[in-house]
Amino acid sequence: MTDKKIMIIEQAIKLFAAKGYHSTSIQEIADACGFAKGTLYNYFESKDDVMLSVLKHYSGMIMAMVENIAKDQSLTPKEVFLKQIHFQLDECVKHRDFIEMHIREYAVPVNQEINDFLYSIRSHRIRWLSNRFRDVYGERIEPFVLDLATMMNGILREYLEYIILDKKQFDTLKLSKFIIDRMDNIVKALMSSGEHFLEYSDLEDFLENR
Amino acid sequence: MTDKKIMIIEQAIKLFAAKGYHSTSIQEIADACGFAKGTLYNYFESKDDVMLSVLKHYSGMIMAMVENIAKDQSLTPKEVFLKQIHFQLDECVKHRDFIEMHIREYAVPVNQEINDFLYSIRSHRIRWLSNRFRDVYGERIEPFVLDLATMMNGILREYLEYIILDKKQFDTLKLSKFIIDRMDNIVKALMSSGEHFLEYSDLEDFLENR
Amino acid sequence: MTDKKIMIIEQAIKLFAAKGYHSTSIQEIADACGFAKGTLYNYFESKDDVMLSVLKHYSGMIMAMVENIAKDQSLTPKEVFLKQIHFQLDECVKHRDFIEMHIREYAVPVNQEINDFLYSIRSHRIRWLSNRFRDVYGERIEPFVLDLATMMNGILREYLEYIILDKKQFDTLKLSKFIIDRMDNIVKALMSSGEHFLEYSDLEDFLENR
Amino acid sequence: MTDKKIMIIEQAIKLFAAKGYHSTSIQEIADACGFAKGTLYNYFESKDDVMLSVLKHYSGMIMAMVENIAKDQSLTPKEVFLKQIHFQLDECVKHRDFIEMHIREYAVPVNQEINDFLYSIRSHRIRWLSNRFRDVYGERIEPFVLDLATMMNGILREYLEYIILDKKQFDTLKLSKFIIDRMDNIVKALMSSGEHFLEYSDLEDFLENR
DNA sequence: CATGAATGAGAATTCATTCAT
DNA sequence: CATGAATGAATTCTCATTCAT
Repeated sequence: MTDKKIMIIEQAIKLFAAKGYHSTSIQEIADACGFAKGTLYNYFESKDDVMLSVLKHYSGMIMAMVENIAKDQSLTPKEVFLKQIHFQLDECVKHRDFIEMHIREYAVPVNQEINDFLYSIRSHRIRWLSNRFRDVYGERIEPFVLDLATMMNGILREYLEYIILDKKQFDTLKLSKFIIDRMDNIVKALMSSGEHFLEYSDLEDFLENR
Repeated sequence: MTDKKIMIIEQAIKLFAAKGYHSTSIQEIADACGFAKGTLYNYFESKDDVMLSVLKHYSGMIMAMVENIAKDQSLTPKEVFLKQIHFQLDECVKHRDFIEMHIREYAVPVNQEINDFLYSIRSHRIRWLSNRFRDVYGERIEPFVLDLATMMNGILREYLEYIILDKKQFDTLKLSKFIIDRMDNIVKALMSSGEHFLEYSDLEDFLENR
Repeated sequence: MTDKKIMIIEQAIKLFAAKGYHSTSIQEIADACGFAKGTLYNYFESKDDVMLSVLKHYSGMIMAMVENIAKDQSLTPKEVFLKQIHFQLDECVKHRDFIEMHIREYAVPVNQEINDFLYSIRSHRIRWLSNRFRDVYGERIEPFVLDLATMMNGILREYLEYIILDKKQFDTLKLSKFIIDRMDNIVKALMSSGEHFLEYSDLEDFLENR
Repeated sequence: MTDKKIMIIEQAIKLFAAKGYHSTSIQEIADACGFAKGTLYNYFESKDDVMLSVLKHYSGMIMAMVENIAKDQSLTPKEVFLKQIHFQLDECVKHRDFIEMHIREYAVPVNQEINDFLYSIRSHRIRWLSNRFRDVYGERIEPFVLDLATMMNGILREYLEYIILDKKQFDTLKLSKFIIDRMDNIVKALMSSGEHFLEYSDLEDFLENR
């Protein structure tokens, strides 16, 4: 990927985050990059393509970073989990623009390809969280894994909105711990009651996806 | 409010839900209603005004219905809470379009008035959930109320997305119970540890907002 | 002419004067009159028709008033002339709206009928001024009459613009005297030199007109 | 200023002159230029901007030309004045469209910036004529200068209307001489009587205006 | 590769006019 | 006569995309 392509993606994200996709014009992106509108079309096929590339670039970047931590040695699975969540929150703060854009444009239908990609991110995230729970709690957690991943995802998003939309400055390590502890409360209770809500069959198509 | 106004709001919501605000034209709304473009302007000042009216209409409707349940007699606070959450989920399913639109356009900047209104809905919701926790658990819950409301809101949203975006058909009563029980797990744990994350000062400006 | 018709004309003139013909909507005229838009169409065929009626109403009114003074007795022709000009200036101030509209919309093409009418007013005015010069100075003035009427008309319009557009408050009697004296200066000089510029043939078509 | 911009101004002026500002659409201007509507917006921000540019272009052009004559040598002030008036009348005939538009749209409210500019043209013109009288007649003329400029402006406008609106073909040199002689008649009379109508205080705000 | 002028398909909005009640 | 909802043509303006230089 050329420098120019990256530059476009980075400027586009800022503008999409600040004003929303539809209210940002190609001209503005080009201006922000400091070159002509036509140039942009040498690197991207269309405005939609810019959006898609933005999504792929950032989610790819964040996913890759998260994977790397997992490879860390000597830590217990729970310590790894904590570190990953903490790291993710920090990354979200660091790439506030991307997350803000993500919140703003979440599921705003642009075109099918973008929709599919957003869908796959959501799905990937639930699968990733499920795997973390498996790592930490082992096989016994299996029946509860979908509910746990779902709840944790919702909780994380909700706190993130304070950070991103309301510009709150939180201690992300403390927050990560707090959330993981709450999940632990739930895990304990679920294991003793055996209760769960989501069935694999419910999310079959959702999780299989890409 | 005239029949026509309501018709416009109902057609608009469907289209906003399906295609997003910016991708829906006034012409399409008018076509869906079966009358001319100009007619729409006899009832609404602008496209933004349609959007704002949609938001006010539905959120007003849902809020009003929820309040009515509270007035129910002879139920324990926890039963009331359950009934309200159950009812809300059902309403969300019934007004799937509105919620879908809400998810899609959440925080997409349209104009200041609309943004302010969306903000006030979010704020109202956290305050409402906080009050429910107070009703159910009494004064001792106070220090944990903001975290509880925040987490529960996130969890509800996440399950709702399955229902709305992925068209899952869930047993909403069972889901309500499941979620309230999970919150109960957390409440117990928090009370014994005394731990909490959010401080009132963190959300001061957010909650004060009308 | 019914009361309603006159009311419409009077309200229309105010709005045309303040905002111009094109920037005034039928709705605004109806609002100013205090009745519904449709009602207006029971009295006038179209917006253009309102404009035309406004022109006819006021110019008819002013012309009629001026003629009446002429019938006054015992005054020398020059005294009559002075009185008429003075009266006209006062009327213009009194019907400031009409004159302002006239200045604003002067020759703005709306439709052929209106254009023709504006043309006939202009023509009528030059003929009327010519006749006044004939009254005052007798036959010898004939060769200079068109130039005198033209110049005097221009001078009057120019001072009127200060009064109307710039809201100057002038002593209209003093101004009338001043202008008539200036014309007198010119008459004296023209008579002694015999010089003139306009020929009847120049304005033939213009003056014949209605 | 690019060729295209000038082309647009020239076509716009023709249409504004023929049909008036409000009755001329952007589409028509673009058609007259032979290119697409959108192209026009690459050169002008809005329709109002076209109008303002038309005014600035022509009045700037005419003012500049007039100033150049003043710089001529060896002529008496009165000869210079005559030449300037003659030249102006000729220019007006040459740019008949501009003058016609000017007459038509004179004081029709479009937007504040345009109104201010029209006002400043009017003011500039009275000041310019005042200065010519000062040049020709010297200090003694001072008390009469505002009345002279006002009257002469009115007279010029009135004859110009014959030329422009009624398409009369006049000998502009002869007309200029005739008018200047008439002003001379008035000057003589005013100087001997000492009479005048306008005071500086009357037009203070009008003349100060840029 | 870079440019930016040209395009033209929409978009929102206005408003004179009609007409059923 | 009075009403005002309905109409839809017309208008201004935007902007993604193309393409000749």
